[in-house]
Amino acid sequence: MDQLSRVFAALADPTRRDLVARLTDGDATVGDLAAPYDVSVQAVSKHLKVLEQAGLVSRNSGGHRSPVHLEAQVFDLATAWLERYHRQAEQRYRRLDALLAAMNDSEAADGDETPPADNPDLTKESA
Amino acid sequence: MDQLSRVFAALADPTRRDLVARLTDGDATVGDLAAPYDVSVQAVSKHLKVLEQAGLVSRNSGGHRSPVHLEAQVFDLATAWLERYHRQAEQRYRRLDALLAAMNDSEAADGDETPPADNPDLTKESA
DNA sequence: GCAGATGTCAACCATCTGGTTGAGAAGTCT
DNA sequence: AGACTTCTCAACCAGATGGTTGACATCTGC
Repeated sequence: MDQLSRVFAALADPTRRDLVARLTDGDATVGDLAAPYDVSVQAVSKHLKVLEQAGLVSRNSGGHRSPVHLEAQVFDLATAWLERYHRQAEQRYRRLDALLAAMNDSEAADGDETPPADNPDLTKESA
Repeated sequence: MDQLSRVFAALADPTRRDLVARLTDGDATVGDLAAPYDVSVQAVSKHLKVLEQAGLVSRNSGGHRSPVHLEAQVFDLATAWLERYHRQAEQRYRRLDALLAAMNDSEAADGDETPPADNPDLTKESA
């Protein structure tokens, strides 16, 4: 699996999102992290492994009682993807608005004479 | 499952991310969307259902051959979450840097006299 | 050095997921 | 109307996921 998929998958679980949220307050041990939830420590350990494989979290040595650390840069991977396509979608809306405005203008000017050229497929204009 | 989880889960699959990416070019029918992949149309239909339940996509009537439409606003849900904790993590780093700088300063000024107060736990300062 | 605390690994289980095929509902075209 | 196309639903299957318990390794503190 690619990292972007792992990041999104890791954040798709409420418990894991909560772990991440709490880690923005500072590093913490597995025990500290596990305390608030009513699942076993092993389950939390598994969640942390998922976060680790997504690169969202790291442990200094993997050793006993070593604090879990948030790697906040990895957020950028997900944010970048979202931003890119959000922007792309918005640009398309703007182009569509412009096209519609232009059609209205020419319609108002021409009265009813020329049917608007060749009726481009609005759902798929690729300009 | 809450919507945020559904959104992240929906975006955790490469095929579904590709569908979303292609939908930023404009609405499309299920058939058009399914064409490029070498899986069955049914599989793509399932993917679209996942995207729909996450609110990322909509169909005008659910009816036959009706185009699939991207709901780009829903991106904001995910972006907002990422932004929030990214910012929170960064603020913590800044506070930590400031604290370390202050400790360095006072150390340089005092020489070696006063041991820096009561050694606050750097991994969890809650100021 | 030993007892206890902390954390991971392994096996097991139920459920979810992403794919398949087959059937059928609902449009579209002539 | 009748044939064809498009799409979804249902059943099924293999593999992933999130949880459990039990065993074990490895630190910590007296």
